[in-house]
Amino acid sequence: MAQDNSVVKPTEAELTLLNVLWKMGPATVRQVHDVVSITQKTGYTTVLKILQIMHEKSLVIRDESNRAHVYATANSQTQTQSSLIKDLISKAFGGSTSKLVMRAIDDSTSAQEISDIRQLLNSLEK
Amino acid sequence: MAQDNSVVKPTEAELTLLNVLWKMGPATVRQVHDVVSITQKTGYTTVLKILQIMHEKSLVIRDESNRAHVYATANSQTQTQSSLIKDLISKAFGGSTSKLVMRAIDDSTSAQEISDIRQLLNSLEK
DNA sequence: GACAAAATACGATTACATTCGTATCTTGTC
DNA sequence: GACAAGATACGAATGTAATCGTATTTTGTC
Repeated sequence: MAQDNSVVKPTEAELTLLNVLWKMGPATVRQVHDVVSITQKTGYTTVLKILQIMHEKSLVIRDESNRAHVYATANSQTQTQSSLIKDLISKAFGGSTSKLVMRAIDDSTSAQEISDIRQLLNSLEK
Repeated sequence: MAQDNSVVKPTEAELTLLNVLWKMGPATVRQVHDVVSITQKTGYTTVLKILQIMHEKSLVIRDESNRAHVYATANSQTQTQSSLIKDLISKAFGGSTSKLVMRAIDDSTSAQEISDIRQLLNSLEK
């Protein structure tokens, strides 16, 4: 049966907000905006609108029991990351995971990162 | 000095055409369209227009010496793949290459792919 | 219960991606 | 040199993403 492939691919702005929600956990529009504002000049109503759209798309769920609605991610960060990477592998790497890994690692990749990747490979069953 | 970071990120439709050009080498609009038509119902003038836009963006170069212009990719597939993956690593993986590799490999990854990745790691200097 | 603060809802605008119809141009052939 | 085939150029329509101003709603406080 495999995993549910119906995970919608978030847009760039949506991904920015999802990252905040994954990090903070459930949060109000104001809380999300406060965090986003640190690095971007995005207006409050823009964040609100995007969260509303994400709600329509079921990218987030929201708790409306309080005046300030509380938003939470609908899918895990892991699911979403998998979905995004599978998309990229199919569209830019001809479906080859090894080619993607090959490109992902370069001179700027730290020794620590490479060590982590080696450990990951060692831990695989196959 | 590192590599030129000004490589423009192609859109989805653009990437489709780039894939054709990387595979075929320099080609006319008709040749590109013939290939694209096999898998998609895209019109000839649509392919033409996208190639023209890509030319404006310097994603492709073109030879206008013949009536049918000949288009070729401006950047290598390797450069573009690197650019796309760096973008994804920064936007969806908090800048961690190892996390991306972790997500890229899953149950559906073939033994051959994993073997290829192991070899790649072994060949690294660090 | 009126007011102010702070929230959501709504709608319009802007930007960009994608598509394709139609106009125009180029060139080989007769 | 006229014509037809086949090419490019152009512009409009459509769809989606992103942004934000303004209207409306909610609620605590006096």
